[in-house]
Amino acid sequence: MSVSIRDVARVAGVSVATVSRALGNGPVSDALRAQVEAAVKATGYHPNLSARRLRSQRSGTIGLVVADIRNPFFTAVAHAAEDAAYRAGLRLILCNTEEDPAREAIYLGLMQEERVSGLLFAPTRLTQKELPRQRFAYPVVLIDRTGPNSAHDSVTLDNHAAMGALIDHLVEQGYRRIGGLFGKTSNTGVERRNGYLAGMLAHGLTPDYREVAPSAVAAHAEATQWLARGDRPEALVTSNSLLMTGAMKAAREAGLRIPEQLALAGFDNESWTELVEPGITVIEQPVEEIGRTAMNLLLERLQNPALPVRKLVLGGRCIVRGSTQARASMAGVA
Amino acid sequence: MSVSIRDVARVAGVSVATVSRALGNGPVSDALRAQVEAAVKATGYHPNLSARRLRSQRSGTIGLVVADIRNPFFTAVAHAAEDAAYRAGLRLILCNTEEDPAREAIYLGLMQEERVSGLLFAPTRLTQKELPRQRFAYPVVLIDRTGPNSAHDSVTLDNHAAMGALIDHLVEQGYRRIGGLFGKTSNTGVERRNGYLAGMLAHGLTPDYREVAPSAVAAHAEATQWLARGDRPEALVTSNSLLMTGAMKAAREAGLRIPEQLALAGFDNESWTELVEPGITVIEQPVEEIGRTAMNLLLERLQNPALPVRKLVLGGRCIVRGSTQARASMAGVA
DNA sequence: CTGAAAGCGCTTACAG
DNA sequence: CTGAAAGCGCTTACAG
Repeated sequence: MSVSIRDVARVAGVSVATVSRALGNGPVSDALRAQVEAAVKATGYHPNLSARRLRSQRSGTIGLVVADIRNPFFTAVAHAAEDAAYRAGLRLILCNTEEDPAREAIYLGLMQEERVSGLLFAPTRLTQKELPRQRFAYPVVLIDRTGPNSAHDSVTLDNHAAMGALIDHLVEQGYRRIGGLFGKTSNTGVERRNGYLAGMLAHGLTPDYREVAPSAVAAHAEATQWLARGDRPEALVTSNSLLMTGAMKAAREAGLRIPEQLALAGFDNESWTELVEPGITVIEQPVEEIGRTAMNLLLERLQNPALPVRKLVLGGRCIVRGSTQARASMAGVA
Repeated sequence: MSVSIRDVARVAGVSVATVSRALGNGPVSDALRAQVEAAVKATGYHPNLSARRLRSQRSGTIGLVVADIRNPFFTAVAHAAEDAAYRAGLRLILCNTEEDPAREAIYLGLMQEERVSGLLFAPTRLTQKELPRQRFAYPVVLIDRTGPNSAHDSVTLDNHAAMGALIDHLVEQGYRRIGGLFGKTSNTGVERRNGYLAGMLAHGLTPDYREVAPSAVAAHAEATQWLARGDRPEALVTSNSLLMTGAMKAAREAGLRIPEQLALAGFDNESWTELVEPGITVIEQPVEEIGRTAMNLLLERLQNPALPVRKLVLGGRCIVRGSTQARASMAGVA
């Protein structure tokens, strides 16, 4: 069927062991190495990775299990992580859990079956709570989502502070009735909600929030209903860009002028948040750095398993745009 | 180290062969099957996929090699393909070529080393031209990008017709000076450009187009320069959503009112194209169907290698929004 | 530096 | 239905 290392050895007139060494930078004389390389070219040989992995007991593979690759945050993180893996000579296996704990369990098992060297994981809230009771055959670095009692390395945003900054900004702009729309399947959503609650409390304001599935569709449905009420908020913060898409669509359909009738602020500096009018005020996450750093933490852990648990918390950057500046511009005019 | 099938056999008091059969739906008595299942649970056994693949000579894996996972089109296609693979009990390996032929060659080799059962591939123009001269150890289904002399199954959009529809629409709205911004690394960009040229010719109009790398950054740079010229177009079509993002940003920065001073139309019905004001007129691609259908073509090909080459061409749907309706609304008012 | 041989963890004819 | 044995394609001590 497929050409194997034996075929190469025969063509090169050397032993299988020598071919293996020549391919793996082992100690081989220049003469034999040249013969092997010629034979590889002549036969079109490609090593069988399954055999190599089985024999060497090294998969050279990292798993990346995220909630939803269609969320641009995860797309960007995955891209950065793959780049880092590629540079380190490792392969990356990407899996989508769709925020479903059952699928998470399946994929975690699959990672074990693939004998991955390590795992980057953005768990749902349910699974994350179970993490301390789970045993993993490989080191795990949590991305975007962790918890206080987690014993795993992690790279997350300072969600509490970031949401606090958004609330402070809105209050400074004169908004008081600030509503929140949060994803309910991740601890990130919870942390951002807590930051919202703390911020509202600090300013002596009454919280008013909803928790939904982290999708544009769910946010759209919830916001449509909410914005139709007499007591609708004058400003709305969301915990990710998918929710913002849904909320903004609902606002448009309700005929609400932004920011005069409804201010909007959220997370992730997607291109479109700058293109809509007014632009959306967002917390920009260092997405590339999150992916790259997570991979680095994992590689270091693989090098040295005795390392203490490291939880890296990165700061977001608040980008103020027109969607939160109704009052300020009015104040400026007055 | 890790628990193997031998450990399970020992615990269950049966042979290794029986464990293997019990796990693989082979003929095993109910009694022994129960013993095996108990032993699997007791030991926490997970089969080693490398060993299984090596021995069975079946990888149970499909490769998906795309240009850029950050392009929402590919994100959506990948999502649909993974879903279809998952349903068929297959794994999906996802790779990003970054539109780089060198990386494509590397990943094609990697697919061979992984002994994938088949490949879904969106090649660059360069690589696509070489396809007829290449030998593959696995069946290949081209996604989004193919060519007239391709001997591979494919699922693509009717790019020529879709772009034609866009031009017809613009002309109907009264636009004459219609510029085009096309990605130059893919045959899809070429086909859309050809559709543009044919459309302009059919209406007796003079084409004016630029070809750029398929990224928002490249489009932004090109459009910024273009739109500053005295002979800038009154309407601009782009060949994908990344280019649209860059073009629209440039238009905004140039202070051009859309659609009065510049009409815009392009591809891919991303959420944000509806949220900007005015909304962007786009060709919606059946992204889910493209991914799902490509996987189905591949599965059928695996079942029956003798099947004739099948090139599936899907139609796009033109969604008209405000970005192309300056003249019409004026006409309507007049 | 080089080769013969063992063995990674499975599956699958082959007997019974 | 069940087990003993061969072997998938590699890598890696072990000798020399």
